[in-house]
Amino acid sequence: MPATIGHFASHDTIARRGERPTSCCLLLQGYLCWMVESESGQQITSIHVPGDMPDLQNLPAPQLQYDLVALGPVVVAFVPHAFFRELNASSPRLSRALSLLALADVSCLRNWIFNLGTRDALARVAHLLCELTVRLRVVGLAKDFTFASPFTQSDLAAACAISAVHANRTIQELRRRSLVQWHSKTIAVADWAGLVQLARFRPDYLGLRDPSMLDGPQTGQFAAQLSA
Amino acid sequence: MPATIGHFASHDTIARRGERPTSCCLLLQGYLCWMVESESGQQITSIHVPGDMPDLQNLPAPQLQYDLVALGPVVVAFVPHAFFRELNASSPRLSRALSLLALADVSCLRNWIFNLGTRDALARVAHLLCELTVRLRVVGLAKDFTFASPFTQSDLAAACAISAVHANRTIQELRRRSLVQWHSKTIAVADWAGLVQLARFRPDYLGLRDPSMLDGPQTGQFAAQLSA
DNA sequence: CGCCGTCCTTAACAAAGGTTAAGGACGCAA
DNA sequence: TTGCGTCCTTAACCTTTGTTAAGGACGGCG
Repeated sequence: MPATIGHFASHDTIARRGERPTSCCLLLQGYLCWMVESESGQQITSIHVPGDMPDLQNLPAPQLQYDLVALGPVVVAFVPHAFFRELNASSPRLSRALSLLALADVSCLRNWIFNLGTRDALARVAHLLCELTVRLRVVGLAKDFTFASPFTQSDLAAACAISAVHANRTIQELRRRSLVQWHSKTIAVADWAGLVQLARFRPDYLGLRDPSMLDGPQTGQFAAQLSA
Repeated sequence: MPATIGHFASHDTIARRGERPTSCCLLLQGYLCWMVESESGQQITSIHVPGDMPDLQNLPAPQLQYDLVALGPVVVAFVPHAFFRELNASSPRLSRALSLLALADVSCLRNWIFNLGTRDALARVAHLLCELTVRLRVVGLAKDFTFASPFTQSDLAAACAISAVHANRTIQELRRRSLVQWHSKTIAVADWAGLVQLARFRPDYLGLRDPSMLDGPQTGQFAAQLSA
């Protein structure tokens, strides 16, 4: 796969609204988000983890509609559009797989709308953490329910549509309830079952095939004991 | 195009979460929406107008993730999946056109998130009305900035993530400011420029090619006078 | 080593919107 | 015609969240 590697710092813009890029972006390390901005404010509409290709669907687009922004330091591989066009033409199987990826993204977006629309700030943040945890576990980056979090509290606020001050209050409350620890750019989910319950997290929408990522650490140990 | 016609009443569910439909749904008359529901509440994540195919992207999906619901009485045409599969295989041009449609839907979803996340209730409702107006004008269903609105105030609330009571307050305020009239299942935008300004409506995200739908009625009359 | 900028934290206050409740309009069906 | 159900409307009250402001921690850079 032909690719060019790129490094970016936190809050760098990898691709900007109005641009007409000639390659897609495969996220290797760190987090990316789609950011929508105007006078009314700024809003993160999705967060991407290593392994994702956030702008794959934009391949046929005349131009980008929104900004692709780094959350924390990031390493990406740029893959020329031509590569995917040929892939699409040559293999119906892969073409279908890419459609399924796109569909999963849409499902996430609708769920994100649901999250903003129906939950209060505490459950909203909890839900975002649940989603991040599961998606990171799928790619092996949160094996013990602990993962890197270069996000600022303002980033969290922009994702959950709350003010930065209230984001702080909310995190404090999650800490107070012993649900998560969040220190020195690391998040540790201390009580997975509790977090899931608070967020009413139902991971169907992620379209996972292997549901073992949803088990808590206790369950895992229990299973280990069973098989021993 | 092989199709079966179906009629539905308001709040009927055309396709349900978990189902595995074998045809796509072309909306002929009325409005459809994608509804996300759980114990935390219910949330409309997009609204579709005649000419749309809301579940086109779900073609490769193993099963539906959300509910497709009628807002007001509705007429749809069900087109077998096989038809689109052949279309995709036979014509790269049409295949690309369908990708672009899907991309426009994603853009709308991100904008919907932005709407919920950054605007207060009044601007949020105003923005939804702006989007509806433009999309209906594109298909010739709001020529004089007037269009059918079988929506209940609870529907509006579910779309804008506000309570039904506050939806009522908000509509009253739009009326008081002489921006819209909303009587007997008909909405008339009385002050298009004012509504656009209140909502900070920037229609780029809809990906329109013909921007004339964005002109207000006054501009239209002015242009008519010029050419006369 | 010290400065500066970014980020986190806290408090007091203000505003937006949710909840509950109750009455009224309207249309449909018996 | 009457009755019932859905929808709209309004009011009072309360909760959540936003805003502003100020201080403190921390890290990078000169």
